[in-house]
Amino acid sequence: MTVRALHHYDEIGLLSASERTPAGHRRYTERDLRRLYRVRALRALGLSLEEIAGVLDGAADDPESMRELLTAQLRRLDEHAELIGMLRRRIRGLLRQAGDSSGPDPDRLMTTLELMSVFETYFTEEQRERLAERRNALGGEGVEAAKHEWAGLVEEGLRLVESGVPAEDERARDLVRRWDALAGGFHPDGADGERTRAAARRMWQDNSAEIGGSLPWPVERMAGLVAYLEQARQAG
Amino acid sequence: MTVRALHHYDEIGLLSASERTPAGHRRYTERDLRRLYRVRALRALGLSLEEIAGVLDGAADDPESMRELLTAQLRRLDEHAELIGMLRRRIRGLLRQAGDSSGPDPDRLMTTLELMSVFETYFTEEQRERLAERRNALGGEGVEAAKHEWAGLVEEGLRLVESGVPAEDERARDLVRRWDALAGGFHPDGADGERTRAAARRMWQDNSAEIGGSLPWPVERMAGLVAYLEQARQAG
DNA sequence: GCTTGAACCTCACGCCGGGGGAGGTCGTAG
DNA sequence: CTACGACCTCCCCCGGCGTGAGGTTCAAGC
Repeated sequence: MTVRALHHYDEIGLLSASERTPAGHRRYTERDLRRLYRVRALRALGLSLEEIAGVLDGAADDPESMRELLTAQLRRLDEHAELIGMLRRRIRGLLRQAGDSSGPDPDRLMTTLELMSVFETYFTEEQRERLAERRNALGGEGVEAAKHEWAGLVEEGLRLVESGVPAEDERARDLVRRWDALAGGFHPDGADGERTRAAARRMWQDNSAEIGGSLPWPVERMAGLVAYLEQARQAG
Repeated sequence: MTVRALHHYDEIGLLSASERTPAGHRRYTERDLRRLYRVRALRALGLSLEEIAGVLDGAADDPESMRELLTAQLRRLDEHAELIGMLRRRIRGLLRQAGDSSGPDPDRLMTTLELMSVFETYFTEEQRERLAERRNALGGEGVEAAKHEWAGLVEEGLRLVESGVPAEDERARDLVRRWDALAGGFHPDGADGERTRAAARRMWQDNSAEIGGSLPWPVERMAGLVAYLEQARQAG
């Protein structure tokens, strides 16, 4: 213990020496010392000084409130552990990606970070949970396959746009149907799914440059494609 | 994000709007926004604003420092998780004890807390580790058996003291030998063990009232017994 | 008795990551 | 023209102490 901590406990009224020497030095009695031991032990378990004061003052002979406090603390620790586990998984994922690439894009880690933030800005927590569920259901290879398929759709769409096929054409509308079906693998069905898809579109529109930068196609071509798909969707 | 947080980032120089309207309102450009996304993502991973500033300013195109920072953070999270695990085990142990007792001593939880603190005051960390090892080696029943045996020794000692047998008597010295042999099951051998035993004695002498309060025998009788044992130890 | 160094006292500011409010200005919709 | 919201600056607040500044007091050694 440092002296300063004892002074602090004194200031907030948690533990004050019940005697003073004539010169004003704090004299801690044996009772004070026992209280100090309790304070220290409870602090070491992660409780706040306020909670400690509460349980030591309010219910000296009530072990029930003590049990409640400890179970509450256990719950908090569980939540904390879960949060830490999540952060560890995320960081490990980022490090794996950083280790993998080593390719032509040294800025990819940063871009991923930006996307993480954007993602959390545009989707609510429950939407993110559903997306994660879907992703888990598809499995690692499923997600990879979907990415591959999507790349094919993008290529196809870019060819349609650049060869001047109008958005009302059946080929464009068919592409939109396949596009949305593919997206359906990630977005849930029904009204919730519609909201998720709307969020995805908002995210794309507000951040197309951002997202486009992380894609293997030039941003402006992608932007054109998205506008084209939107037209085709209206038409069909 | 709250406005106040943006102001804070501005104050500490982490992120400031690169433009202002004539009226003085902050205008965040797209570059600012990208920086903000990075800041938010890194903060969400648990990094401090200072670390974030360091990695964003110092090494914009150096993914190596980024990897280092993330691995360091991973280590910190691991340590944190370990600490949390320890606290959870301790609290669960306390709750188990509190659930068990329900007996005549409602203050036992508090006493245990005091002893935790005393224990950590009087033993160094390595000593505590060795004690825990020994305890594990003995196993749950071993510890219970030792407690039982110790209770027998205490009873025996109290009888010796109160029937006036001198400390130099062979029966007292024999008791001391068995006492120390029993303690040897918890304390390591050799010089380290001697230090641990010395720490245990110091702890006892400074806190006999404290420890005695948690024992099923009156404190003053125990204190007398300990003095008696010390005499016998000197004698034999 | 005197000195000296350690330990104590009070008072007050600092840290981190912002929260919240007071008191005032700006922007825009009806 | 008038609301009403959004923004501005300035300043104090939280927890759990750390770290001084500047001044007593205590215990040991001469």
